[in-house]
Amino acid sequence: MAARILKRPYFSRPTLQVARSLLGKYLVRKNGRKTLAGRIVEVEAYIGMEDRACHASKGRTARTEVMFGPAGISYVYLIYGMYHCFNIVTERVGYPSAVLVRAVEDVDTQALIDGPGRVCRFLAIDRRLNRLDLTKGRALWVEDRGGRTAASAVTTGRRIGVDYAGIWAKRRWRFRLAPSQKLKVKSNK
DNA sequence: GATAAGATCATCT
DNA sequence: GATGATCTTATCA
Repeated sequence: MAARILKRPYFSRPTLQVARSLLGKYLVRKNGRKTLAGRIVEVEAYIGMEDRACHASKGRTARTEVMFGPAGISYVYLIYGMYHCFNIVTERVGYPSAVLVRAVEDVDTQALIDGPGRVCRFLAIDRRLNRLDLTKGRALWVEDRGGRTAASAVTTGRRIGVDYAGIWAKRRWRFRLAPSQKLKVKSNK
């Protein structure tokens, strides 16, 4: 089945729909001669100015501006002085929202890359890739390789590291693919 | 197994 | 000057 690069209409849908359907899609990074790919297995949604866990709830600033723009653009920022987090902007212009990629599975080694900081390290993502248009298929994009993801394979939960956000921290806006398939993390010693 | 602390800096007050 | 959408290592039980 031919790989298809996801375009703007895909990312322009409601954030929770985009987040859920991104599971099982492939994040592809072309860095010079090297091409790396990871199957997305965990994401979180950050939705609107009301959501106190969402950076945009602090207002429209130079940093959060990209989340107010069109869908399908990357939002990359540095956290805790040493790690990058990679997000994909969703929904319509003027409505700040994004999906954070928390974990992927390395296509080559089948290793689980667990955690947003690790995902960015694995795919060589840093702030130079902020505000990149992911629908152009240049350095970074998302592919649909035709695999089906059963709804029953998806589990939800609270978002991580946002306990300060009050009731918003309780929303089950974290989605992951249950390791039902042959996703054995540490099989041999 | 669980919990705690340190690393380190762009961004905002 | 304070604070994270984190990760690693150390320490304790």
